[in-house]
Amino acid sequence: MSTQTISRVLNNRPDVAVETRDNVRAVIERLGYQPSALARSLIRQRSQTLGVVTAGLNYTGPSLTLNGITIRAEAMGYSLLLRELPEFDDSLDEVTLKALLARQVDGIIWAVSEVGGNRAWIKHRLAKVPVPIIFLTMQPQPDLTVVSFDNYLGGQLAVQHLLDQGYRQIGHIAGPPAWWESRQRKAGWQDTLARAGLPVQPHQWVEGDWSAASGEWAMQRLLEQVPAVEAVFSANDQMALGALHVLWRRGIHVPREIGLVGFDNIAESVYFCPPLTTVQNELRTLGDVAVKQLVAMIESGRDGQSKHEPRTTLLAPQLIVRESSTAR
Amino acid sequence: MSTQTISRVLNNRPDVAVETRDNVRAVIERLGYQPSALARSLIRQRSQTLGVVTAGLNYTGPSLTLNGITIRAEAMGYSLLLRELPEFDDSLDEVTLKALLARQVDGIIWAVSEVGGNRAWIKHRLAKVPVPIIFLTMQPQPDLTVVSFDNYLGGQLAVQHLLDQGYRQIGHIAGPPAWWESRQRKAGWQDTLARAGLPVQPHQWVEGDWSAASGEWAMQRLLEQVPAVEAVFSANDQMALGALHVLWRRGIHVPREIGLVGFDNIAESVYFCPPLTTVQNELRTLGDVAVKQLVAMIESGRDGQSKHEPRTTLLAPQLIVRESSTAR
DNA sequence: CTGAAAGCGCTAACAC
DNA sequence: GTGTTAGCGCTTTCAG
Repeated sequence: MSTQTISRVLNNRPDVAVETRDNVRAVIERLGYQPSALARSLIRQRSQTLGVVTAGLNYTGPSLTLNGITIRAEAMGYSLLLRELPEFDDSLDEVTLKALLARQVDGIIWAVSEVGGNRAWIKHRLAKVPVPIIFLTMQPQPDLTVVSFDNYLGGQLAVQHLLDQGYRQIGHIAGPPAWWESRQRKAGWQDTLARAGLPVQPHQWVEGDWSAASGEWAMQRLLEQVPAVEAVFSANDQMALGALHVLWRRGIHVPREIGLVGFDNIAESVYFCPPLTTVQNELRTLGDVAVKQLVAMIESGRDGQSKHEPRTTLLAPQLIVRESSTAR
Repeated sequence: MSTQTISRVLNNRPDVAVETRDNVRAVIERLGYQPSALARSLIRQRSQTLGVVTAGLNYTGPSLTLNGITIRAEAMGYSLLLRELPEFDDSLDEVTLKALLARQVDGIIWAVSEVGGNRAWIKHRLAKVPVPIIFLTMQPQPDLTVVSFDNYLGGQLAVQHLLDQGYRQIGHIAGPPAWWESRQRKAGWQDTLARAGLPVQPHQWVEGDWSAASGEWAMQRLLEQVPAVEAVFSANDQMALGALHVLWRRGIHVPREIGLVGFDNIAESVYFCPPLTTVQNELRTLGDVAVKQLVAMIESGRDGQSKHEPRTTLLAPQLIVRESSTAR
């Protein structure tokens, strides 16, 4: 009874006598024997493991995406090696990449939002990465595989909806301009207004930092800068919550006096006072799609030498209409 | 120039000639050589990897805990192998455990809340697990290493605060009774009232499922069952939000007519209308402590044979007082 | 159908 | 200081 036979049984090879097989299985069961995935990875030169790089797990967005990733990865038989960057900058990219590659991951999901210059490393480094990488939430680039939401469309949906409801003076609470997502949402707002023949003045928008506190502050400024403001499109739900709070304190009725639309559709937004109209990005789907595509890249790289052409996937957001913008 | 010398350089052994060392380093740099952590793990019989088992990453609690875990693990030089259970039951425990052990993790953090009988496997299985395990968020047991919050104390803090504010008829919106945390919080509520000489009737509490929707429904029932209710302690902030929503719809003033205290201190709760008094569990600290303790167990197991006695850590929650329960 | 030999990439133990 | 030998636990290849 050589180790060979046992290996064959473990891998369900057909060329083992039924009797031998049952025998081996019985012993394995009795001893509680566990084959070492490590040794297997070493010789097979593949680990059945995906590297996941994320940041800001304390926020709902990244953790929902991760949620989608774990579910799909498990279903496809891949383990996950997780790294969380402490910041959204690029100071740890090289270390992180090395750590993952050293553990022989079969592919990498870079699930960190594009912020500032944190994608700069790609140009110099990517060619030397020996496994497929998929990038989430960034400006599509011809030579990269990217999965992102169409945040520009999201901004359009939000503003068009407000216009349809009869609001005209529509302000914007933006996210930090270093974030690609912020810029897209803001552009959607701006262009939709322009297309409706409503010129956009610089004082019509205020910059926040995604937090509810910043939304509060931004709403106050907006009220000062544009006393005639009729509606506000906030780049996320947290800031919308802060805005709602200001309006509530001041006794300004939403949606009658001011309409409000958020972005993200966080679980709580249904129960805001009043319930918040918002734009939904299906973040779990994002994670799901990312894993599926990455695995496809990995497997195609194995079979043929077909390098799997880089491909951009743009997921469409969805408008969720609630009380904060209707019944005008 | 043998592989040995290179190994020595990589591991910063002192017994290498300076010249050789620089030489090797230069070549490594030039070739972009990456040592294989896999092969290293195989021979060293340790992987510098922790297994993390979680569930419900789409909720804020588990992802905050994970956030604490990743930060600390990175700081201590450990990688993370992540598994998320699709449910809180125990149907996948065995598979999950095997998957982690096959990859030779040095220790495991079981970060799934105790729900129903999902800890039953421990009795039969734990003895056969060859690495240290630390359990989060469960009823402490003498022979296990557990890190939990004192949810009973949390319930007490909440209710005592309401009593101090002059509220007497205090209802409770509970979490699902299968959850250990729910039962603890409810017991804290019940005992504190009893100790104050206020008998607790069965109709004074309603069961929710942690969601804001269930909180809404529970609040409605509570208003019917106890028309004279003066305050409510909700087992989490989401349900408190749902409750707040009902009160807002009905024009019942919080805190004047009804006081409200939640649990968890989710980021949004500061901006509820009105801001919510709540009990805070420092979940990131939970993850932090878990990693520190687990690594201590791992290292102590390596040095001496001292099996590192099982130890229970109970973290204290903190009351955060806001408008929803004051100014009566 | 089963076994023997070789080797994945690394390091511990022992020469020299 | 440096090289040699052996082996971590598995799978691939090739004999039998």
